[in-house]
Amino acid sequence: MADRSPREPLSRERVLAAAVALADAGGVEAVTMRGIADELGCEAMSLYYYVKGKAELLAGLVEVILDEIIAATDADDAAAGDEEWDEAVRRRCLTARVVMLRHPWARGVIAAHDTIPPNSFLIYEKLVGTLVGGGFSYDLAHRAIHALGSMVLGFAQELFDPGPGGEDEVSAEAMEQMAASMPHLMAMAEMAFHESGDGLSTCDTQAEFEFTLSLVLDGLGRARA
Amino acid sequence: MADRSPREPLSRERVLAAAVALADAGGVEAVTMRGIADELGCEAMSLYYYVKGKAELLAGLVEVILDEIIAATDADDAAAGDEEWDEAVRRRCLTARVVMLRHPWARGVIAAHDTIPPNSFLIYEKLVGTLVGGGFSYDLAHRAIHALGSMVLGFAQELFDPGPGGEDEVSAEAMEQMAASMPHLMAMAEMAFHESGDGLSTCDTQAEFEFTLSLVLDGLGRARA
DNA sequence: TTGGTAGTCTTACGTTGTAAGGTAACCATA
DNA sequence: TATGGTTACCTTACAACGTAAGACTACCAA
Repeated sequence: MADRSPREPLSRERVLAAAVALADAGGVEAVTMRGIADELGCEAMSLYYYVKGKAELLAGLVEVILDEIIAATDADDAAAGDEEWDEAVRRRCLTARVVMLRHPWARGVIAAHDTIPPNSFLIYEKLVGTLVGGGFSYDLAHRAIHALGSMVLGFAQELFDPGPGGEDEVSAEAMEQMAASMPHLMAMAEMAFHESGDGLSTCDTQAEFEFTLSLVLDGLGRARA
Repeated sequence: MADRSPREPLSRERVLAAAVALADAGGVEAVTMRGIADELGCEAMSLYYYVKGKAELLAGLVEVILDEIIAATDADDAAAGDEEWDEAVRRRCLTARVVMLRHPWARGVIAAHDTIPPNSFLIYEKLVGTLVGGGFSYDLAHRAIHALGSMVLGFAQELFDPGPGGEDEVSAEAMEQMAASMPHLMAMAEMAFHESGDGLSTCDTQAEFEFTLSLVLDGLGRARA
C-alpha cells in the first residue's frame, strides 16, 4: 500500500474513502486512525488536519454512505419516467437498501450515532416532495418519513430535534441557505410548529411510532384475510 | 463506589447489571472492563471469569435488555384480559419500546451485532403464537415478525441464519430442548424449509423487506384518502 | 496431609485515540 | 531579498483500553 513516488495529496474525501474501504473489508473495528493512515501512506496524526477526531470521522462515514444513497436514487430518478408517488418511493427505498447492503457496518454506525446527519435532510426533502406531489398532507408526509426512515436506515430520530450538543458552528446564513433549498421540509416543520405550539417543535416520536405500528398492524390484518 | 466490607460475590448477572448501569449513565463508550470492575469493587481481570471478553459482554448486554422486554411484556400479558391478536401485538410493541427508550444505547449495540440473540427467539415464539392463534398462516406470521422486529428493535436479520461463526458450543440436546419449547417457531421454520427446498433455509430478507415496504406504502396510500 | 478446583488479583504487553509541538514548503509583503 | 504567516504533514509521547499469562488464596474431597 505504501508508495515512494510523490504522493497524491490528502483530503477529507480521501480519508473518508479509505475509512469506508477499511470498514467494508473488516467491519467498523477495522477502522482505526493508523489503519487509515497506512492505507493512504501517511501518518495517523496527519488525518487530524482533515477530520477532527474519531467521532467526527464516524459521522463522516455516515455522510458518505448517505451521499451514496442520494447519488444512486438521483440516478434512477433521472432514468425513471412517469411514476405514481408510491412507485417512486418504493424504488428509492429499494435502491437505498442496496447501498446499505453494500456496507453492512453502516446500520450499526448509524444507529449508534445520536445526531441526525445533515445529509439525510436532502433525502427527506425529495421524499416529502414526491409525497406532497402525490396528494399527501405535510402531516402525513411527516409520518411517512418516520415509517420509511426506520425501515431503511433503522432509525426514527426526531427530525427537528437540535440534538444534545447546543450550538454547532453552522453559520446562520449557511442555515438560511440550506433552509431555502428545502422548501418542503420547511413547510413541514412549520406545520408541526403550528400544531404543537410548543416553541421549537420536537416531533412526537411516540405518536409517530404508534402511527407506523398501526399501519403495519392494519396491513397485516388485511393480508390475513 | 468501592466498599471495604466483605463484598457480595461476583456473578455474571452482577457484571452485566453493572455494565448496563454504566451504559445507561454514559453510553456504550462508558462500558469498559475497568469501569465495570470499579463499579463492582474488584479488578478488571476478575470479570473474565464470568464473561469471556468484551464481545461476549456486549452480547450479554443485549440479552439483558431483551430479558427486560420479555419480563415487561409477560407481565402485562398476564394482566391483560381477552384481546384480539392485534391488540396484544400492539401492546407488546409499545412496552418493548418503553424498555428500548430506557436504554438509548441499546439500539446501537443491537444493530452493530451480527448474530441474532438467542433470547429473541422467546419473544418471537410468543408473537407467532398469538398471530397464528389470530388466524395467520405461518408464512404471514414470518413476514409479520420481520416487519415488527425491524420497527421495534431496528433489525431485520435472517431468523434462521446460523450466522458467520460456524458451530457454537450449544450442545445438540440443549438445542433439541430449546426447539421443543418453541413449537410455533419450529413449525414456521419447517414451512420455510419446504418452500425454499434449498437445504438449510435462510429466509429471503429481500422478499421480507419488500413485503414490509408494500405494507407501509399501502397503508400510507389508504391514509392519504 | 495432599491435591484439586473456584475465584480473584498482579503484572505486563500491544493497540488505540490524540495532545503538544516540530518541520518543511509555500507565499505575500516590506 | 528577507520576514513572517499559513498550510500540510510528521515525531514524539502518553493515558486508557482489552486481555494473555500466571500467581495467589480459600476451600473442599480423598
